[in-house]
Amino acid sequence: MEQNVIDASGLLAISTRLQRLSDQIRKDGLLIYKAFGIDFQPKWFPVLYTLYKKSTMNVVSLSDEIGYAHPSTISLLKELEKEKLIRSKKDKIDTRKRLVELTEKGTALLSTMEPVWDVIIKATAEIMNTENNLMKAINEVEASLKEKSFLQRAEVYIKK
Amino acid sequence: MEQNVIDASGLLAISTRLQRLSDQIRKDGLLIYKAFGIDFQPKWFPVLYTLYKKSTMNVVSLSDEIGYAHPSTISLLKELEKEKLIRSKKDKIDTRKRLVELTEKGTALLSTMEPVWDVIIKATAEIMNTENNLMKAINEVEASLKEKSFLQRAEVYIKK
DNA sequence: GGAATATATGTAGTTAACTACATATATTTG
DNA sequence: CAAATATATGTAGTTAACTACATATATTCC
Repeated sequence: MEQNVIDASGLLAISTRLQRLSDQIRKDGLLIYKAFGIDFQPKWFPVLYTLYKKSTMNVVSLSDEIGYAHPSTISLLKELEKEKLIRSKKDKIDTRKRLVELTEKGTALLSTMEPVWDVIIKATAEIMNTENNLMKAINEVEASLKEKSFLQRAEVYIKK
Repeated sequence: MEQNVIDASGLLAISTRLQRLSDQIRKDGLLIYKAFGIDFQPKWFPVLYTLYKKSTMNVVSLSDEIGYAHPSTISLLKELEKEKLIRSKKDKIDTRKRLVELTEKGTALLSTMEPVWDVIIKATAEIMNTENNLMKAINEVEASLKEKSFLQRAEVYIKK
């Protein structure tokens, strides 16, 4: 999209650019795991990594932790269960809860992945090491939106 | 997602954050148009704005201009045609081409939108006016990826 | 301690982008 | 100038997130 379109559309243009970059980044992630001969889908990462670190979690806490709506987590868990990378059991105290954990296969996979993370972290650092840091910029924008929403800011100008 | 997860997952975490921010931004856009009493979906913007500026375009050029794959553009055009905001005609020279333009209704809508853009631009500037500029950061990251892809960068570390 | 409320999980359907494929028309080239 | 290639449009199906709703179990509070 051209610069003048970005100026006029403002939000939407940025949103589109963010999405495109996000897609690009995700595809690259898949390629790196492939280069290491690891059969793994990047979208599985948040769930698997969280279970690797915290051993056992129920669906909602896991969703909160990775920042997805719970139905998204459920559908990831379904896939991962089919791949035999995780398993579930009932919480004996609160029987509404389904507790999820890595299987031995899951733990083994995460171990083979550890060295790849290092490569990813280094390559990411390289790319992010620009004048305006993307991660920091995202944090700052999120913070400024939290402080005062876009709509609230716009309303000030509308009233004028 | 927690900071340590971001560190380890690198790419994916950033991708997820970008997507979330993008969603947030899109929803806010809708609210602002609503506040002005304009019945309009933000996703229509790129197509309508481009046609407003360039008057007539065929499907592929339009897709390139707004940065979407052509089937996405076609489905937007279908909606806009149903809303009677655009119309199509055949290119008499190259009959493969479908030329798209705004209807009178479409042009009228865009005119009522012009003052809103100003508000959006101002509110956007306010939000983006942080230490690390998000737009610039995106540009820089895209540029550094273009120069050397993520995978190429990762390969250097793999070989070590 | 039972009724009202809150929480946890799950299902169904939506959305907005994508890729892969199919077809029609133009353009290039041997 | 016909065959091969390229371009333009369109359709079908996929993906990965979402919201809205349904149901079961816990918790709270008259």
